[in-house]
Amino acid sequence: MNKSESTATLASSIFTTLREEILSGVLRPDTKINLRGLCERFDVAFSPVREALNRLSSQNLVSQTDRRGFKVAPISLEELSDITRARCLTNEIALRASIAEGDADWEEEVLVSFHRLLRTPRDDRSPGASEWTQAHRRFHTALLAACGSDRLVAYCDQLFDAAERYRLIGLSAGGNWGDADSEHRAIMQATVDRKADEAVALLCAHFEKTRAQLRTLLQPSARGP
Amino acid sequence: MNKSESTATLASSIFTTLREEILSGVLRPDTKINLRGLCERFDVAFSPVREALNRLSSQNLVSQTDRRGFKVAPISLEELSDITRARCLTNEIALRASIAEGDADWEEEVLVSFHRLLRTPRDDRSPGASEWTQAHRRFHTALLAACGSDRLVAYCDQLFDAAERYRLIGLSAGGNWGDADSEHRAIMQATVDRKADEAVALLCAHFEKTRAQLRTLLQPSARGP
DNA sequence: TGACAAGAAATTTTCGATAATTCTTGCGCG
DNA sequence: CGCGCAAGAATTATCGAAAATTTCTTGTCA
Repeated sequence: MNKSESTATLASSIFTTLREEILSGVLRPDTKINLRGLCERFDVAFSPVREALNRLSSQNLVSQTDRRGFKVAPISLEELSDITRARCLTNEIALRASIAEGDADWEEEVLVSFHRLLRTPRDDRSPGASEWTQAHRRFHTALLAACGSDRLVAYCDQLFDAAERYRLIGLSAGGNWGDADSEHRAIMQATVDRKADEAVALLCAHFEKTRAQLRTLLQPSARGP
Repeated sequence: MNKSESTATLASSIFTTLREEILSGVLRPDTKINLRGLCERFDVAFSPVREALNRLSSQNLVSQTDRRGFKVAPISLEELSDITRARCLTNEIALRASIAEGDADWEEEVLVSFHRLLRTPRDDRSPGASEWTQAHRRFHTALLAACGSDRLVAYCDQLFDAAERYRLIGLSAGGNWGDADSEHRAIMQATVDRKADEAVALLCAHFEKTRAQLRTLLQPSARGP
């Protein structure tokens, strides 16, 4: 909420706002986006809105078709399965590489980010940008940080976002998310113990959980009015 | 060259043009991009150019800083190493998954795309969009197509582009690229024979080659005037 | 009834100009 | 001689309207 206001450009702050609203489901999936509507809402001209939407489409949060405008990216069980699969595959290999090559600094950051995550209260009122989500992201990033490719870590981060969107949608539909803490602890422990197979199995199970939770909710192919 | 002109939007066709120029090195890395210059060159206003640049920045081909404009993404040995590493890791896991789960259709496409690649002449005059690059991309995509996540395949495709940029730059600097054909054949053969370890090793070696070629060229940290 | 075309309305894309910000240059001062 | 600073130049971000295109509506004809 800091740089959205001060030196940032209008397009940037609109981007941030819209991003949170899409992630948290305030903007319903598969909904057409009305340029004029957004312009009036933010009280700006087309340019900055357009720019923000362009950036969002690069993160697959909105889809764009030439001369036919933008729409909020749809959700589906198929896509969630695809995302989950991609997460399992990429996180597996990145985690293995990290465990194999990570040094003391890496291990320390894993520990630190885990404890931060424990201490962060789970405030899901402003979902998209909650403290907890931030801490959650940091933990998952820390696990992979020593894999040897910043690009790969960045990609896993993108997948985290994609999954987070589903998680938040499930949450607002009344899903319960048990105690992620103990799962995170187990993952953390196996990782610093350098038990690669175990850590990978736990991590993938952690990802699968989101998918399982949303399975029933998304079954009828998710049609909103 | 087809849809760049007809139904596409101005922004889209400028995007395509600029993309090719960046990939092929016509637009020098780490160069500041002058909005007005581009506007005059394409004879359009700011909006479409800005939009094109926004889309390019989502592919990491240009970098953007608020109120400070755009510049062509720099190149460096470090980044190439990062990309190569990411490619090896992601392609390894995706190829293993494909080999484990691919069906007859997948196998067929691997074969077909390989033969197309053989038959395509290596015309590097219009580098960014050459037939050969297209065929090359298709082959590498086919290898991974059965991994179970379209998203992951799409990401590998992005990495392909990132690496292609370096390849083309190396090419224009007088690099020679031996016979990739025989490498591709070996990869193809090992893949359809379902020899995962061998296929992965060959594929990673294939990626490493680009990096090795450019090592010397990029050593002095690539400063252009 | 249903397909289809013409025109109207709404929307997206692009334009040209303005406001806001950053970069540059040159001057004075320590 | 170098450093900070202010005025001017250059550049980016945003605006509001015009042009181009798609979508919706309605009326006609088989």
